[in-house]
Amino acid sequence: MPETTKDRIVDASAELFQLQGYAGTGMRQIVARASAPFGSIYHHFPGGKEELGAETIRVSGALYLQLLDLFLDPAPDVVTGVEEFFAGAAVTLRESDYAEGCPIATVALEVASTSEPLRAATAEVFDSWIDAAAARFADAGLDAATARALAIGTIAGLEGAFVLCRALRSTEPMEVAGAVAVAQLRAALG
Amino acid sequence: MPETTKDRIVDASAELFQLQGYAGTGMRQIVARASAPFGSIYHHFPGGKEELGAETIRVSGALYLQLLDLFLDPAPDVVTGVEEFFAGAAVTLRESDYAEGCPIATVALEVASTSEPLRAATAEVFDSWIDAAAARFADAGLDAATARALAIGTIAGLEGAFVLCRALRSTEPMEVAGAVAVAQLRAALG
DNA sequence: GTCTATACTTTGATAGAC
DNA sequence: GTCTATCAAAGTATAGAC
Repeated sequence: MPETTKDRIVDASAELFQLQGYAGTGMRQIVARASAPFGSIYHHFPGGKEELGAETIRVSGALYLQLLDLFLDPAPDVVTGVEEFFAGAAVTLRESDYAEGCPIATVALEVASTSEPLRAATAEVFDSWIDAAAARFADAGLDAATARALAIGTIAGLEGAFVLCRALRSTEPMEVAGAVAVAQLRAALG
Repeated sequence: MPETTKDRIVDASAELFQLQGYAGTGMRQIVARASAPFGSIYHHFPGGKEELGAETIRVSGALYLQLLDLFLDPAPDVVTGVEEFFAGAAVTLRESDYAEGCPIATVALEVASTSEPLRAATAEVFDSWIDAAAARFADAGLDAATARALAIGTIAGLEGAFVLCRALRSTEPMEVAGAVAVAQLRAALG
């Protein structure tokens, strides 16, 4: 299945939103990076920038969710899997010169009080991440409430570490947040 | 000392940046909220939006740093102080209808890869918070390295919780992050 | 249906009247 | 020195040629 023009537009949006945020990215810039004519963006997204933004948030969120399986499936246990997820985030930050962090967080903060449809899209994504992580922790033997709290704490630590790492241009916060998440998980597993 | 026009401009910028981000806030909107004529913004900030942004980041960061003293000075011990800081953040989120989170994080993510002067300003702010929190933890008896790691972990948890709370319109992540920070601190204090 | 050209608004920034 | 009027560029969105 070849990549369609619509796919290229969403991919370009995802990359630019991550680097510059939603408000800081223009429609012209998006089609230029997607090698698409300007009009096609409104052909595929009649709702304009907001519709494209919502679609981009959902696609980026689903892609990032797949990373969870990518790290946790081959891991010998859930603790090791979480440990390697944070280590992988640190590698990505360093290799991208601190450009690639969370694909959702920047837009989430920008739109939380400015666009209800976009805020709802970011909420759906975060909910899906929380549910997926909580399911993994429940599979490891934790009760539902503990699993959910651990999932939220782990994702909060990850998100906050992305903020600090990109601002400080250092992976130290990601290493600390990973250690905290692992310690909390170990303690809960007894 | 009466509030000057320059102060009002910085205050208005801080409020708008928190709600809409840096790119999403216009110079016209800032002077309108500050009840100042348009020209005065370039009189006080010849460097334009970037200079105003840097000043706003520094002032907002210093103000938020004062909150640390406000919560930790009257607390009977550092654990209780941290606990109440997170509880206060949850109250602020709820009372502001999830509009008031971290005054720096939105801009920090936006500018991390787009403006080196602004990124450096956000880094200075986060460094000052880390140093202040680490000093508090060291005063409580921890060695420097442990105190620093706890400070970074606590601030990362706080920042990530702000992201999740504003997106989900729930204070649950802040409550979880507060419990994690308190647990880590208690464990380190022995 | 794809794409170009353009409409209209708003942006950051400046010049110059007072 | 304070403020108004305006600039050139970039913003989103649309109309219509092909």
